Formats: sequence, C-alpha cells, structure tokens
Amino acid sequence: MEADNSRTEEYLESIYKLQEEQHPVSTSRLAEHLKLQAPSVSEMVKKLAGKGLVFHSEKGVCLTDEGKSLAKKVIRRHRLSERLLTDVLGFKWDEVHDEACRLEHAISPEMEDRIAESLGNPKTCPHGHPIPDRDGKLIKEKVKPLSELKAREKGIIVNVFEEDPKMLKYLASLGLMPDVCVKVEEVAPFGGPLIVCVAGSRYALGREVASKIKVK
Amino acid sequence: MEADNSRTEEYLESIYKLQEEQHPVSTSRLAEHLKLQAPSVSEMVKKLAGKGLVFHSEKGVCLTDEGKSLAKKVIRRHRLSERLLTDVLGFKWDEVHDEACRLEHAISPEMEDRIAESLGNPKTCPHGHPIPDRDGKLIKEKVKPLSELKAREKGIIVNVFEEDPKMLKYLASLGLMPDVCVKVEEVAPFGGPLIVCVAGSRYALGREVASKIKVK
DNA sequence: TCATAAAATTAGGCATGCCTAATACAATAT
DNA sequence: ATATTGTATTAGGCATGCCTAATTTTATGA
Ligand SMILES: [Mn+2]
Ligand SMILES: [Mn+2]
Ligand SMILES: [Mn+2]
Ligand SMILES: [Mn+2]
Repeated sequence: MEADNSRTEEYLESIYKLQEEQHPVSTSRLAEHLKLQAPSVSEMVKKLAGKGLVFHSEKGVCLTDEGKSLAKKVIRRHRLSERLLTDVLGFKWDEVHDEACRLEHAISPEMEDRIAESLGNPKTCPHGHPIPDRDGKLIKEKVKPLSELKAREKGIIVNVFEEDPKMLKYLASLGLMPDVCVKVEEVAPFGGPLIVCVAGSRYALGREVASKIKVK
Repeated sequence: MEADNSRTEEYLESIYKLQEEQHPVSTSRLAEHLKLQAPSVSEMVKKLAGKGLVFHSEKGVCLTDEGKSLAKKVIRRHRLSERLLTDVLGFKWDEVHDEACRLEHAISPEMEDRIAESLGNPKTCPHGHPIPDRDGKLIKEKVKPLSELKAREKGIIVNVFEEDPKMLKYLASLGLMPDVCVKVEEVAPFGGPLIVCVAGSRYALGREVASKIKVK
C-alpha cells in the first residue's frame, strides 16, 4: 500500500527551515512552528530518528543526509507550487503558503519536473527562497538581515523569511519584495525602528520585521 | 484543527461514479473500486451514513443530497486538475488520473476557481466527462456505448469511462478520444469484436472496451 | 549549592481508517 | 424446504499521529 508521508514531510521541512536560523533545532521550537504540542513532537522525532531521517541529541534535532535530501525534495515541491500559484494562476504572494503546503505532498516527481519546465526552471519562490534542483542542489546567496544595516546603507532584498499572510500583505503594500532596493535612512537606538526608503517612499519598520527581510 | 477529509472524499467520489452505472452501489463493488477489503468499506459506509452523507439500505449505498453535493465538488476538483495537467503542464490523458486523485484533496475553493478561470472554464475533463460548475450543476449529454451501435452506424465520441492508463494509452493510439467520429463497419456475432473505422483506419475492438466508449 | 523555572519526555488516551478471521444474512439451485 | 454460494457485517487488532497530565531533566540565578 502507498504510504502517506505527509506528516514526515512536514516535520522534515520544518526542521530544515528552522535549522537555517539556529542549528540543532529544539523540539519546542519545532512544536511551535508545526503548531503542535511538545509531546507530539517528542514522539514523532523519535520515530523519525528510528527511520534514520534525523539525529536527536541533547542539543536538539539535526537532519541526517537522508533527511536533508528528503526535506529538500519537499521544499522544491513547495516552492515550485508557489510559483505555479503566482505565475500561472494569479495568486498573490501572501495567498500561496497554505495552498502550497498541501500541494507539496500531492505532487509526483513527474509533475514537479513539468511545473519546473513550464515555468522555465525558476530559481526562487515568490518570497525569494532558492528552489533546489532535482538533485537537491541549491544556491544560497550570502545575505544579512535588513535590521543589521547601518544608517545610510542600502541593500537589495533577496528574500523574506516570513510565512504569515498578514505580514506578507503588509510588506507587499510597502513594496518590500525580492529584488527591490531598500535604503536605511536612520536606525532608532535601543532596538527601536528603522526608517527605510523604498521606491522613493519612507517607512518606519520594526526591528523584528526588518530582521526577517534579508538583503545583499 | 483542520480535518483531513480525503478518505471521505474518495468514498463519495467512488460512490458517485459507480452509481452512474447502477444505482444503489453495493459495498463489494465499492470495495473493489477503492481497492479496499469489504469490511473496511462496511465500516466506513456506516460512518458516512452517520454523517448524513449516504443512505444505506439493503439494496446498497446511495448518496444523500449533501453527499452528492460534496461528491460533485470533489469531482470538479478532480476534472479541473486533469485539465490543468494536460492543458498547462503537458501530460497525456493516460497520465493524469492518479495525480488528479491526489490533487483533488489538496485544492482550495479559491484554487479551484483560479484553475477554471485560467483555462477558460472548460466544460469537460480530458476524458470527456463534464466538469460540474461551482454550484454543482453539470450537463450530462445523452450518450450510448459504442458497443450498442449497429453495423454502418456512426457516432461522435463524447467520453471514455475508463481510468486504466494502459487502456487509455491504447485508445489514444487508435485515435479514440472525445470529439472523434467513429463508424462501426461490422459487428461480429456472439459478443465478438466490432470493426470500427476511425480517421480512415480500421480496427477490431472488443465489446468490453467498446462499452466504455460513449458516443452520441 | 539549592530552589525555581523552563524544556523535554513518559504515561495513558483517543480518533481514524485499515486489516484478517469469523459469523450472519441472502439468494439460488436442488 | 434445504443445502450451497456469495455478499455483508461483526469482532478483534494494528499503525499513525495527535492530545493532556504527570514526571523527569536541564538550566538559571539567588
Ligand atoms: Mn505541507
Ligand atoms: Mn516561499
Ligand atoms: Mn483522490
Ligand atoms: Mn477524467
């Protein structure tokens, strides 16, 4: 019988994303991201470890090579789905996450390839994250959070590390999207907001938000 | 929490399709179509009845209005998915069933509408079956099986009641697809094959196969 | 070092949906 | 009417993945 891997895929995908922030991923962070209770995650992580997909130490959870490879496949399907949704079906970037989160588990390798081909092998998802190629290779650009720029510095937005639709809609309304040039006008002290200039307009941006926007 | 309706959807979809052949659907027929054991179906049917989606009498299983409405929604998503796969992604008609069978459970009403819109509101799936509209309305053409045509009669293929990829591939290789005109040259006696003429070529077709091809 | 707080796991359950084996129910044919 | 045959259900299990409550482990800070 055909196994349903969607929960496994969901976990691996979350672990992959979270480890980009901080390496061994804590089960509590994972639970929060997956919107599950901690014991559920504890248990599932144990099963994933048993299948050789993750390594679980006192520090937290790491993906094994096999787990990483599977995670990248899921992420490829997720990001290709997002592109299909925006480029072909006309969705906005804030509307695609949940849809893609379901599609990613339903797409065969053939469909994955056909989407990539039909769209001209896109390099990134609508949020600027790289789409792994069929063999799991992906190019990570060297970036830093917008929040780390100093006054008068500017950067080009590479990607936005955010999934919340409301936040994405807000950012789009300010024109804060990949490939856009942002200039930091001022940085308020004591963790205060940044004053940024985008396409001729000025906005005050909280540090929290600015840290999600990665620039080069 | 978000319920996973995919099994319910699968059952309702199967019941809907099977009842087009013979009205109250037997649990054994349903089990066969779903590739499950009979007791699994017995049990699930009981649950569906409990939810008011089917009515279960001695004769077999029937959809309630609510069940029928839900079934048509799933079928709409299935057929729209098939069209997306063939028209946008370049799949062949024999490659789309399984893929669509997974996609149909992952597609939101918004995506469903977007697909329909992007494709110019197609009326049928690649196999010629009608796509219900958003309100569940669908136009069934009056058709008869090709196997019921007499010698020298001709008809235009409306749809093909078949899901098996090998059979579909075979039919496509003979040019037996919706909108194609077929002429029955001869009908061999005693349930023997039909000799048909399609686009200038002659083929012998088994009765079984011919009964799946519906013409007008 | 010892108390307290935070993080993680264990224990015990539950819902869903599948299975096999056994049993009950129908329809036929003798 | 009764034996046979096929259809359907009941009984009893199992796997998966989630939950709450209780407990254990680890970290922190007085
Ligand atoms: Mn997902
Ligand atoms: Mn994305
Ligand atoms: Mn399906
Ligand atoms: Mn079809």
